[in-house]
Amino acid sequence: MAAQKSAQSAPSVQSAPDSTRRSERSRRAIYDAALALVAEVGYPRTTIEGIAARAGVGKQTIYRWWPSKADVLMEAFLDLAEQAAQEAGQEPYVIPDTGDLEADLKAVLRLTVDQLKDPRFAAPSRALAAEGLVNEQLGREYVAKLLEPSLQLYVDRLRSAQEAGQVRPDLDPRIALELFVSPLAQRWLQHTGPISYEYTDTLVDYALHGLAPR
Amino acid sequence: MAAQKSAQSAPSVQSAPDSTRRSERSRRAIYDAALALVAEVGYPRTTIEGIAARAGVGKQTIYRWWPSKADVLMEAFLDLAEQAAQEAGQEPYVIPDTGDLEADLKAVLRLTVDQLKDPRFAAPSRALAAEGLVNEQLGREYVAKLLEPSLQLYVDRLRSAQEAGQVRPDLDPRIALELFVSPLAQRWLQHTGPISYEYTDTLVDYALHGLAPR
Amino acid sequence: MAAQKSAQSAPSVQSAPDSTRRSERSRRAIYDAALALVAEVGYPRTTIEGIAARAGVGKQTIYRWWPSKADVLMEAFLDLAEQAAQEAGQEPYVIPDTGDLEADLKAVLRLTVDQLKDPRFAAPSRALAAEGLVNEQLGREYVAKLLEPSLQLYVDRLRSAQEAGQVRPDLDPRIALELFVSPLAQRWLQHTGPISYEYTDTLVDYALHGLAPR
Amino acid sequence: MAAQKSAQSAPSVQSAPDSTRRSERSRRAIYDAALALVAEVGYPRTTIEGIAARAGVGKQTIYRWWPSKADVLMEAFLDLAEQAAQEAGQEPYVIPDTGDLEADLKAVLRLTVDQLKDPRFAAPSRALAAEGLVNEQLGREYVAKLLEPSLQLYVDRLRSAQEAGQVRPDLDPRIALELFVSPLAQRWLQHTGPISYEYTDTLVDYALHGLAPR
DNA sequence: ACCTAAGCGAGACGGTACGTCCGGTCTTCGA
DNA sequence: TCGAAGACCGGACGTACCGTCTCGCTTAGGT
Repeated sequence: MAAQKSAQSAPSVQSAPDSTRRSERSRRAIYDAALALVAEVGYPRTTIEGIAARAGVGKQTIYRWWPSKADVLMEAFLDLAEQAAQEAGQEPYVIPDTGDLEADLKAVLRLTVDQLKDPRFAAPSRALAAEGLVNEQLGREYVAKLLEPSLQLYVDRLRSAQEAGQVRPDLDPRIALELFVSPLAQRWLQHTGPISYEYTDTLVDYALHGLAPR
Repeated sequence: MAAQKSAQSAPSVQSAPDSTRRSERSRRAIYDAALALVAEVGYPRTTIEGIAARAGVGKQTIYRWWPSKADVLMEAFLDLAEQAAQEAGQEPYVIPDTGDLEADLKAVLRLTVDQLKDPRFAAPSRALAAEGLVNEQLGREYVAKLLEPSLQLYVDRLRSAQEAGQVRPDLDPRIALELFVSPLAQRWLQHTGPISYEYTDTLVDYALHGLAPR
Repeated sequence: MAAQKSAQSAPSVQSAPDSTRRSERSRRAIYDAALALVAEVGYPRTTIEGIAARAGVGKQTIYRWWPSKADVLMEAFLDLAEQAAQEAGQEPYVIPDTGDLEADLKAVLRLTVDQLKDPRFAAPSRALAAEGLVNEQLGREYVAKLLEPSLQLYVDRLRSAQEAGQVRPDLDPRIALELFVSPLAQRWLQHTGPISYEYTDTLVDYALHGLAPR
Repeated sequence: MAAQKSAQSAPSVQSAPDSTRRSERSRRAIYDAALALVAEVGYPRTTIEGIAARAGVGKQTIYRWWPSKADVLMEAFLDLAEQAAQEAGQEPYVIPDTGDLEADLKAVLRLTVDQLKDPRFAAPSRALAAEGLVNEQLGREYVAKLLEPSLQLYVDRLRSAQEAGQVRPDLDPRIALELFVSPLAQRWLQHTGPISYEYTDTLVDYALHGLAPR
């Protein structure tokens, strides 16, 4: 008779925040501040306090929704990627399938080169990768949310080529794609060498036709 | 034979400490403490204060000789590698040249797999790589001191194979080696896939003979 | 007789809440929670959030009706005192007037001693006194609502004694009462000494007959 | 043989700071800042961060040496009192003994009135008293270090008067002094009435000769 | 008997201060 | 004169509350 709570479906482990009441305004401001700071002062000198101050937000608002600086940046970056995709209108991030595997791979890798050189993406992406090396949990998230979806596109394209008889029938596409993707990734991440269209073209050439003489 | 620092006549800039009076005891203790801590609690939670305390050393003794946590770990790791090499006696970590390029590459990559799985090396090495992504200066040092020497061995072996007509005459060895080295590196660093002898064997196979059908 | 607020025609400043629709239930719960918390964890660790949570009440419900933690406690305490008075039925807390001033004062001070030792009253009362020292506005309210009414009773009794020729004709009763009331108050508030019937009896003795030999 | 710590005389519960290496400079700056802030913004709005900032000191330097804000202020105030005593050259804080008890008490109480009205002393002293009401441990310290020494002077003076036959032979001086000291204290602390020479003179008069007619 | 406007529980929000940890510098003392 | 010890200033950490602000949801009165 008195106020009776029908707590039926309310497991609510421990004061989980109510995401329906979350401030969209604050979230956007935090994303923007996080990305801006990482770009300006680098990841290690980006602090939660700094993000909060720049976003005009209380620190608790960050701690309420994210467990760590790395997770903030991860979501911010995912959001950025999503936005960029939407801005680009149609979906540009698919590997073309003109029937000519070599040309298609070279084309998409040239696009990737452009993207890796875009400073908007470079700083946060490298920061996340770095943190992911050392923070296993974040690393797996990075791989699952950012890396694997892209790699899957290569798998698909290679399978299509396989059906068309353009690559070995026994090929493992998940390994095969690493022959041209991993070198580019390593050069970019570890500064082990310059990145250019010529370089990626060469990678595709070597990978498809092999290092041995024909 | 190895880089030998003639520290005698290197006063360096500003109030250089007199390295002739440096305590060998302290240096060893600091190396050991740094490696142990990185292995135990991970790189981010390894602190200079912690290293100093564990090594039974004043903080200043660390700051006097190294500019940063990363540099301590870098030297500690280089020292570890050197020690390991000496312990192993000969086996000077070169790539065998039996005349069969494919067999030689598979063999050396299998050794690399073993090394990457050695927990003594894994933690500090990954930590240094991570820090190197974000700290450009350290990154270059990491590449120059740890990565490039190894890669150069592949360059040499590939050139030898080139002279023997086992690889394309126009091949750029510095790029070619990345086809099998970078995939392994990426899987290890970013946990993007499992590492095994079978995997590296496959990499060498694909790289040498190409993805396209013969 | 007591201060009766004719709240009807008092729109007061800025968005005054409509006190006719106030929840009696919440008020009681807040009083209880406030007194309980002060008794359990002490005044400084009693928080508005804590009171609200314990009372099962929104924070805003507290802020709507009280300007500060101290005011909540003040009202809660006044309510407690009022309730206690009503429970006690009559015994309207006046000083007896048997004609024997010394006996009457000793009797009423013994009652006061009992009251000061009642733990229900001690914690909140001391807390309010403390806050009053530092918060001038609250201090005046504390004095006006809690202290002065009691002191006035002594003034009245002393005047009656004056008319009966039992105290000096030129006596200022407002000062005179302090000779036995203030020492007791100070011992209680500042723990400067033990409190007992013997002590208050002595105070009355000294105050009435003086320290000097007769 | 190896580094063997002769921990003989090193009980050292838990990383107790080494007070011989304490910075006198910092201590002074902290005292000054604490007193200034209490005077300017009041005790509740005086924060440890504020003190540290104003003193140009790291927060840790405060936490290293004092357990709480109240303790900082306590020491600062004791230091101030000590300094004031030294500045005054000879020791002024003794109750004169001219043989005329009444005159001596009136004189020293007038001095006390002056002191209570000195704003340098008033703010911190009242703040400490308030905190002491609620924080039992601090309260005892306040009483022991600030109050009791002064009260002891009255005890001594009263005993001297007792030997001279100017007060009752059976008098308990510790209680007797409260007849004129406590009223003054209460008026000052709780704003229960004005403070003046006339008032303290009256108190002494009443206390010595009693409220009853002679 | 409905309608509407308030009080209500809840709790997210921008803030401030907390007390702790560590970075990098500086000072003291013993070997 | 180096090294251990550790105090120092500074600044970020993650937490606790402040007082304000929205959200539905009761819950009166007024019509």
